[in-house]
Amino acid sequence: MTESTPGRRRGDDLERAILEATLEELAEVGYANLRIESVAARARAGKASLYKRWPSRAHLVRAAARYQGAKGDKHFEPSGDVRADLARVMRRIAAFQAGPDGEAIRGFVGELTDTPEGEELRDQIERPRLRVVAQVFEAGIANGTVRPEALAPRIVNLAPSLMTHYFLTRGKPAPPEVIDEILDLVVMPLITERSPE
Amino acid sequence: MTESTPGRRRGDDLERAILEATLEELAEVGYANLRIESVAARARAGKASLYKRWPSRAHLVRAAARYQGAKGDKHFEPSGDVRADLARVMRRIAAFQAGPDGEAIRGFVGELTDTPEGEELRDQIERPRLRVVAQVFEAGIANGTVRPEALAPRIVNLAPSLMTHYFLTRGKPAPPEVIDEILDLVVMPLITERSPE
DNA sequence: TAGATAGTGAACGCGACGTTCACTAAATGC
DNA sequence: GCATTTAGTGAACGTCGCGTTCACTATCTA
Repeated sequence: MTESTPGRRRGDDLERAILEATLEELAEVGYANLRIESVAARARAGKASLYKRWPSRAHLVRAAARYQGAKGDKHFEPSGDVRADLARVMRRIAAFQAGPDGEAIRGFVGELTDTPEGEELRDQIERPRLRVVAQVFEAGIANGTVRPEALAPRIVNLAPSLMTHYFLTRGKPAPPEVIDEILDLVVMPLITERSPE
Repeated sequence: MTESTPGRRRGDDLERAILEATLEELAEVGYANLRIESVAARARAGKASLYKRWPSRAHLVRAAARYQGAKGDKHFEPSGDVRADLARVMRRIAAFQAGPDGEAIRGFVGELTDTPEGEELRDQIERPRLRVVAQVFEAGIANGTVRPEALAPRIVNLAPSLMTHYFLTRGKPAPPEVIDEILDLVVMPLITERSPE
């Protein structure tokens, strides 16, 4: 739902309307079935206005994802209970994947070769996640429940990577049982201080 | 390179030629840019012959991947050195991803929603990998270097999943350094018998 | 050797792409 | 407040690949 009969919009106003329309369309029909003309129609804009701004569907969708990302930059407060915190983070990732951004990401994989463009996009999505997971780990290190070595990027990345892998290969985000299993069988054993047996 | 002027092929002969052409085309232009007409041209076949056999590009490509898979069903003999064996398996996965099958897989992700079709395809790719990794683990369990709990599917799946994740998100298979890091920081610590410190 | 079967290649309508253009609404300057 | 510039609209256009159809022909079978 955008505004109602605002005459003729221009500039940022119009741009926002188009990006919103893109997100809605993405959520409804998915990346593969996204038609530029549908986005234009939904935004009540001319196709030319879209092409003036973005050269291709991929660019448009990436802009929309970025736009969306800028909105939901919520803070995360680690509780110190590492397992519970990670579960929260992972559920948040699942929710993100269930929305239009998830569709966008899946779409990109198809066209993503080894370009700087792709790297930029990946960083943009990964970096905030890594920061959050690292925070959680740090809280755990502080209270002695997590090994300091867990801060290695590959390990910090592990839970998010597995979430993404599930999402990309199954077409839907990991359900709670899977999240639990990932935590109990993989992540927690790796990061917790080895209890002297 | 297919055969030379075999008059007019039919049946399995023709089918093989088309699948070969699909694989070549896939390797050259990738899934996203695969044109049915190019495949037909390369196979010196009519489009109708393709559509008679496979209803869509996705089906054609899946058939080609299966065809290819049927060729390279090599046996794997675990040496007992778990780390070395896993490294070999992972390098093999990387090589697989670098070829036309990799392109095919990436392509499917875009259209893969939560359907039985998708599940079938995933199984087809995952199952052999899991068998191999499980064999490696079993050899390790037998000689006491691997914990029996490592046979949990989620853990057996771990290395292949991370390979796939890298491939899908970077557009190219994981290089050797990444494989080493995955092994040393993630997989090996998780599966090896905890040494009493 | 005749009939049945299977492949060819050209043509078709379709839908979406990405572009262009005459027209018009909003912003700007005087 | 009127004239000019800037930006968006919407319809039309050529192009491309899709998936289908059809008249023709090569191969197989009996």
